[in-house]
Amino acid sequence: MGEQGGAERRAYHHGDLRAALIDAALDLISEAGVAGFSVAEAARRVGVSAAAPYRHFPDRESLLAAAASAATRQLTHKIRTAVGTAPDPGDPVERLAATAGVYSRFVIERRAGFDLIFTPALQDRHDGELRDATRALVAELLRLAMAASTGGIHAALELLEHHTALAHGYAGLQLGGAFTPGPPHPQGHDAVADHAVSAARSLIVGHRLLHAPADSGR
Amino acid sequence: MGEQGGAERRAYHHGDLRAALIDAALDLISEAGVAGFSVAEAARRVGVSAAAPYRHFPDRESLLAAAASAATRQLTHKIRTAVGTAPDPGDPVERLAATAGVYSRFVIERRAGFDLIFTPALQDRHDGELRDATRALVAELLRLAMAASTGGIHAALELLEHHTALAHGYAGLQLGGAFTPGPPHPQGHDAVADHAVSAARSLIVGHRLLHAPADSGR
DNA sequence: GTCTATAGTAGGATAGAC
DNA sequence: GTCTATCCTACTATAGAC
Repeated sequence: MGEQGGAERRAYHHGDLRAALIDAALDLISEAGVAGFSVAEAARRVGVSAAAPYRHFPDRESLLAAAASAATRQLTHKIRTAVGTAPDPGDPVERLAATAGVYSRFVIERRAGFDLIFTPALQDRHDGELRDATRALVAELLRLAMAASTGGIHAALELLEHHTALAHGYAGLQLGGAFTPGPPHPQGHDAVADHAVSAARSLIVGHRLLHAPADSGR
Repeated sequence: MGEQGGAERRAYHHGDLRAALIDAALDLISEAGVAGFSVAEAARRVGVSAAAPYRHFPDRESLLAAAASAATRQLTHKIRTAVGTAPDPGDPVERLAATAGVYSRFVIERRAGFDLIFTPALQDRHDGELRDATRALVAELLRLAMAASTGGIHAALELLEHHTALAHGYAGLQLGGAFTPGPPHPQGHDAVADHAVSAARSLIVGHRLLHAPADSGR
C-alpha cells in the first residue's frame, strides 16, 4: 500500500515476497474485482516469474484467502476509527449509520467486501486467519447494532442484516455502474458513501419505529 | 426429442438459433453469473459448434447485451404483476416494498440485476433494445416510488435510490454466500426475499418520517 | 527461492469447406 | 448457416536447472 514509486514496477520483494504478493493481489482486486485477480498477474506486478508464488502459496485460492484476510482486517480497522468521527458520535444511530459510509467507500475503492470475505470457497478452507478476522468484524458491527436498536437482540440482528444489505447494495450499484450513465465521477465515491449514510439513517429510524420497546410484537 | 440420453442435449435450433443462444446465455448467467457466461459454452448447450454463434452475433458482447435485454424485460414484467399481490395492494408503501422482494428473488435466481443491466460495456453499445427495456423498468419503479414518498420528486428519487440499493444488497449478500455459513438453503431464496421486503418497509417508513411534507427541509 | 520451460485447459475469433 | 480446423491469448500448476 505505502510504496508509490514507479507506476507498477518491480522487484521490491527485498525480503518478503509473500507480503508483496498479497499487496499486489489486493491491488488487482481493487482494480477489477476478484475476476481481475490471477496469480500470474500478481507475480508480474511484483516482478517475479509466474512460478515463484507457488513457493509461498500452495495454490491460487491460498493467496486469495490471504488477501481476503488482510482486507477484512483493514475494513475492521477503518470502521473502528471512523465510528468516533460521526456527526454526533454520542448518538448510536449516527455511529451505526457511519459504518454504512465506511463500508460502501471501502468496497467501492477496494472491491473487497462481504462477498469476498464470505466467499464460500474461502471460508470452507477453515483458514484460522480469515476466520478470526471475520469474527472480529462481525463482532464490531453487532456491538454497534445492539446500541442502535431499541428492540432486543433479535431486533438488533435484524437491523444489522438490513443495514449491511443497504451498505453492500450501494457499493454494488456504484461498482456496477448503475449510478454513472456517463464516465465515473472522480469524487463520486464520497457522494455515494454519503447517500449510503443517509439511507442508513432512514432505515435505522424506521426500524426503531417499527420495533419500539412498547411495540415489540411482530 | 430424438437425440439420446445426454444430460442436457438440445439441438432445438430448428429455426431460431439466435433465440436459443439467448436462452442458453441466460441459463449460464443464472448458474454462475456473468463470469460463467461464454459464447463457447452457450453454443455447446444448444448443440452447435463454437463458431456458429458468430453468424448471429458479431461478438461476445452482442450476445450478452441481447441476454441482458431479455432479462430486463422479464424483471419489469415480474414487478408489474407482483405489485398487485402485496399484502395490502392499496397501500403505496406495501406496493413499493413488494418490489424489493421481487427484485432480490429475481436476481438471486437469475443473477441478472442492475449490475448486468447497467454494465457500462453493454450500455455504451447504445443498443436500442437494451435502452428501451431499461427505461421501461426505471419508469415503473419511479412511478411506485413517487406514490410511496411523502416528499416531492426529489425525495422520491432519493427513496428509490435507497430502496434499490437495499434490494440489490440483499441479493448480493445471498449470492455471495454471506447468509449461508453452511450449504445454501433450498427455500433460502424466499426467506431472503421476505427479509428484503421487511427491510424495505423500515426504510420507507423512516424515509417518510424524515421527509414529511411539513418537515421537507431535511 | 527463484528461474526457465512446459503441460494442460479454456475461451474468442477467423478462414474456408460443405 | 453450420461445420471443422486453426490461431491467439491467458491462466494454473509442475519439473528441473541454478
